[in-house]
Amino acid sequence: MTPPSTRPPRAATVLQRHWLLKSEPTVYSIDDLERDGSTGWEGVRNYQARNTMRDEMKEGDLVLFYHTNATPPAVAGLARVTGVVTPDPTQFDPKSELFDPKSRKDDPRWLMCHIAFLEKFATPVPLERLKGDAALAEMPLLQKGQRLSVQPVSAAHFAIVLEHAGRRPS
DNA sequence: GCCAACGTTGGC
DNA sequence: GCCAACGTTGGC
Repeated sequence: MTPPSTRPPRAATVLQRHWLLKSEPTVYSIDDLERDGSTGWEGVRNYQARNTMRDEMKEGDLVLFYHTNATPPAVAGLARVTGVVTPDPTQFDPKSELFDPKSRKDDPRWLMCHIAFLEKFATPVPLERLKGDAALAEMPLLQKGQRLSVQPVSAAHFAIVLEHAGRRPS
Protein backbone atom coordinates (compact mmCIF):
# COMPACT_ATOMS: atom_id res chain seq x y z
CA MET A 1 0.00 0.00 0.00
CA THR A 2 1.29 3.42 -0.86
CA PRO A 3 0.70 5.92 1.90
CA PRO A 4 -0.79 9.24 0.89
CA SER A 5 1.92 11.62 -0.13
CA THR A 6 2.72 14.39 2.26
CA ARG A 7 4.17 16.42 -0.53
CA PRO A 8 2.19 18.91 -2.56
CA PRO A 9 1.66 17.92 -6.19
CA ARG A 10 4.27 19.23 -8.52
CA ALA A 11 2.95 22.53 -9.74
CA ALA A 12 3.31 23.22 -13.44
CA THR A 13 3.60 26.90 -12.61
CA VAL A 14 6.98 26.43 -11.00
CA LEU A 15 8.47 24.85 -14.08
CA GLN A 16 10.62 27.28 -15.92
CA ARG A 17 11.97 26.07 -19.18
CA HIS A 18 14.71 27.39 -21.39
CA TRP A 19 14.82 28.00 -25.12
CA LEU A 20 17.10 29.16 -27.85
CA LEU A 21 15.81 31.48 -30.57
CA LYS A 22 17.81 32.10 -33.71
CA SER A 23 17.85 35.37 -35.53
CA GLU A 24 19.99 36.80 -38.25
CA PRO A 25 21.36 40.00 -36.70
CA THR A 26 21.09 41.81 -40.02
CA VAL A 27 17.34 41.16 -39.77
CA TYR A 28 16.78 41.47 -36.02
CA SER A 29 19.58 41.56 -33.47
CA ILE A 30 19.89 41.64 -29.70
CA ASP A 31 20.49 45.40 -30.10
CA ASP A 32 17.16 45.70 -31.85
CA LEU A 33 15.50 43.85 -29.00
CA GLU A 34 17.19 46.08 -26.46
CA ARG A 35 15.94 49.13 -28.35
CA ASP A 36 12.40 47.77 -28.66
CA GLY A 37 12.17 46.28 -25.17
CA SER A 38 9.99 43.48 -26.45
CA THR A 39 8.91 41.99 -29.74
CA GLY A 40 6.71 39.46 -31.46
CA TRP A 41 8.82 36.71 -32.96
CA GLU A 42 7.69 37.05 -36.56
CA GLY A 43 8.74 34.85 -39.39
CA VAL A 44 8.71 31.30 -38.09
CA ARG A 45 7.65 29.08 -40.99
CA ASN A 46 8.46 25.66 -39.65
CA TYR A 47 5.77 23.51 -38.11
CA GLN A 48 7.89 22.01 -35.38
CA ALA A 49 9.11 25.42 -34.27
CA ARG A 50 5.56 26.75 -34.40
CA ASN A 51 4.28 23.88 -32.27
CA THR A 52 7.03 24.47 -29.73
CA MET A 53 6.04 28.11 -29.43
CA ARG A 54 2.35 27.25 -29.23
CA ASP A 55 2.46 24.29 -26.89
CA GLU A 56 5.56 24.57 -24.77
CA MET A 57 6.82 28.10 -24.36
CA LYS A 58 5.33 29.71 -21.28
CA GLU A 59 5.44 33.17 -19.77
CA GLY A 60 8.58 33.57 -17.71
CA ASP A 61 10.64 31.03 -19.60
CA LEU A 62 14.16 32.20 -20.37
CA VAL A 63 15.53 32.51 -23.88
CA LEU A 64 19.04 32.42 -25.28
CA PHE A 65 19.12 34.90 -28.15
CA TYR A 66 21.33 33.41 -30.85
CA HIS A 67 22.80 35.28 -33.80
CA THR A 68 22.81 33.02 -36.82
CA ASN A 69 24.48 33.78 -40.14
CA ALA A 70 26.69 36.14 -38.19
CA THR A 71 30.44 36.60 -37.83
CA PRO A 72 30.85 34.73 -35.67
CA PRO A 73 27.58 32.97 -34.98
CA ALA A 74 27.06 33.36 -31.23
CA VAL A 75 24.68 33.50 -28.30
CA ALA A 76 24.27 37.23 -27.92
CA GLY A 77 22.03 37.71 -24.92
CA LEU A 78 19.02 36.81 -22.86
CA ALA A 79 15.30 37.35 -23.18
CA ARG A 80 12.17 36.27 -21.39
CA VAL A 81 8.92 34.88 -22.76
CA THR A 82 6.15 37.36 -22.00
CA GLY A 83 2.94 35.61 -22.91
CA VAL A 84 1.00 33.39 -25.23
CA VAL A 85 1.38 33.09 -28.97
CA THR A 86 -0.59 35.26 -31.35
CA PRO A 87 -1.05 35.05 -35.14
CA ASP A 88 1.98 36.21 -37.09
CA PRO A 89 0.66 39.22 -39.03
CA THR A 90 3.18 38.84 -41.85
CA GLN A 91 1.37 35.76 -43.15
CA PHE A 92 -1.57 37.96 -44.18
CA ASP A 93 0.48 40.73 -45.79
CA PRO A 94 0.69 40.20 -49.57
CA LYS A 95 3.64 42.55 -49.72
CA SER A 96 5.63 40.55 -47.20
CA GLU A 97 8.11 37.87 -48.21
CA LEU A 98 6.49 35.85 -45.46
CA PHE A 99 3.01 36.11 -46.98
CA ASP A 100 1.22 32.75 -46.96
CA PRO A 101 -1.72 32.69 -49.37
CA LYS A 102 -2.93 29.42 -47.88
CA SER A 103 -3.33 30.80 -44.39
CA ARG A 104 -6.80 32.01 -43.38
CA LYS A 105 -7.53 34.73 -40.89
CA ASP A 106 -10.06 32.54 -39.10
CA ASP A 107 -7.50 29.74 -38.91
CA PRO A 108 -4.00 31.24 -38.89
CA ARG A 109 -1.30 28.83 -39.83
CA TRP A 110 1.65 30.73 -38.35
CA LEU A 111 2.04 32.00 -34.82
CA MET A 112 4.58 34.08 -32.99
CA CYS A 113 5.75 34.05 -29.41
CA HIS A 114 6.51 37.26 -27.56
CA ILE A 115 9.74 38.01 -25.76
CA ALA A 116 11.21 40.85 -23.73
CA PHE A 117 14.81 41.97 -23.54
CA LEU A 118 16.73 40.94 -20.46
CA GLU A 119 20.36 41.56 -21.30
CA LYS A 120 23.00 41.72 -23.96
CA PHE A 121 26.03 39.66 -23.08
CA ALA A 122 29.18 41.69 -22.56
CA THR A 123 30.90 38.57 -23.82
CA PRO A 124 28.89 36.82 -26.54
CA VAL A 125 29.42 33.09 -26.66
CA PRO A 126 30.56 32.01 -30.13
CA LEU A 127 29.31 28.78 -31.63
CA GLU A 128 32.87 27.53 -31.77
CA ARG A 129 33.18 27.92 -28.02
CA LEU A 130 29.99 25.96 -27.45
CA LYS A 131 31.35 23.22 -29.67
CA GLY A 132 34.51 23.15 -27.63
CA ASP A 133 32.70 22.36 -24.39
CA ALA A 134 32.18 18.63 -24.02
CA ALA A 135 29.44 19.25 -21.49
CA LEU A 136 27.36 20.77 -24.28
CA ALA A 137 27.80 17.90 -26.71
CA GLU A 138 24.13 16.95 -26.48
CA MET A 139 22.83 20.48 -26.92
CA PRO A 140 20.36 20.50 -29.82
CA LEU A 141 22.04 23.52 -31.42
CA LEU A 142 25.21 21.50 -31.87
CA GLN A 143 23.68 18.44 -33.46
CA LYS A 144 24.54 17.74 -37.05
CA GLY A 145 21.96 18.98 -39.48
CA GLN A 146 19.91 20.82 -36.90
CA ARG A 147 18.36 24.02 -38.13
CA LEU A 148 15.33 24.67 -36.01
CA SER A 149 14.94 28.35 -35.21
CA VAL A 150 13.20 27.57 -31.92
CA GLN A 151 14.91 24.95 -29.78
CA PRO A 152 14.70 23.64 -26.22
CA VAL A 153 17.70 24.11 -23.94
CA SER A 154 18.09 22.06 -20.78
CA ALA A 155 18.55 23.86 -17.47
CA ALA A 156 22.05 22.42 -17.22
CA HIS A 157 23.08 23.55 -20.70
CA PHE A 158 21.53 26.94 -20.08
CA ALA A 159 23.62 27.40 -16.94
CA ILE A 160 26.78 26.40 -18.78
CA VAL A 161 26.15 28.89 -21.56
CA LEU A 162 25.69 31.61 -18.95
CA GLU A 163 29.03 30.70 -17.45
CA HIS A 164 30.68 31.01 -20.85
CA ALA A 165 29.15 34.45 -21.08
CA GLY A 166 30.83 35.37 -17.81
CA ARG A 167 27.56 35.34 -15.95
CA ARG A 168 26.87 33.78 -12.58
CA PRO A 169 23.94 31.42 -12.88
CA SER A 170 21.12 33.05 -10.94
C1' DG B 1 29.65 30.79 -53.14
C1' DC B 2 29.56 25.90 -51.66
C1' DC B 3 27.08 22.27 -50.08
C1' DA B 4 25.17 18.98 -46.52
C1' DA B 5 21.08 18.32 -44.25
C1' DC B 6 16.48 18.82 -43.80
C1' DG B 7 11.49 20.17 -44.91
C1' DT B 8 7.81 20.72 -48.28
C1' DT B 9 5.39 19.88 -52.46
C1' DG B 10 2.97 17.39 -55.74
C1' DG B 11 2.58 13.72 -59.34
C1' DC B 12 1.43 9.18 -59.37
C1' DG C 1 1.58 6.71 -49.16
C1' DC C 2 5.86 6.97 -51.89
C1' DC C 3 9.50 9.63 -53.29
C1' DA C 4 11.90 12.76 -56.62
C1' DA C 5 12.40 17.44 -57.19
C1' DC C 6 12.89 21.56 -55.26
C1' DG C 7 13.61 25.17 -51.69
C1' DT C 8 15.71 26.61 -47.33
C1' DT C 9 19.04 26.78 -43.63
C1' DG C 10 23.29 28.08 -42.03
C1' DG C 11 28.18 27.03 -41.10
C1' DC C 12 32.22 27.49 -43.46
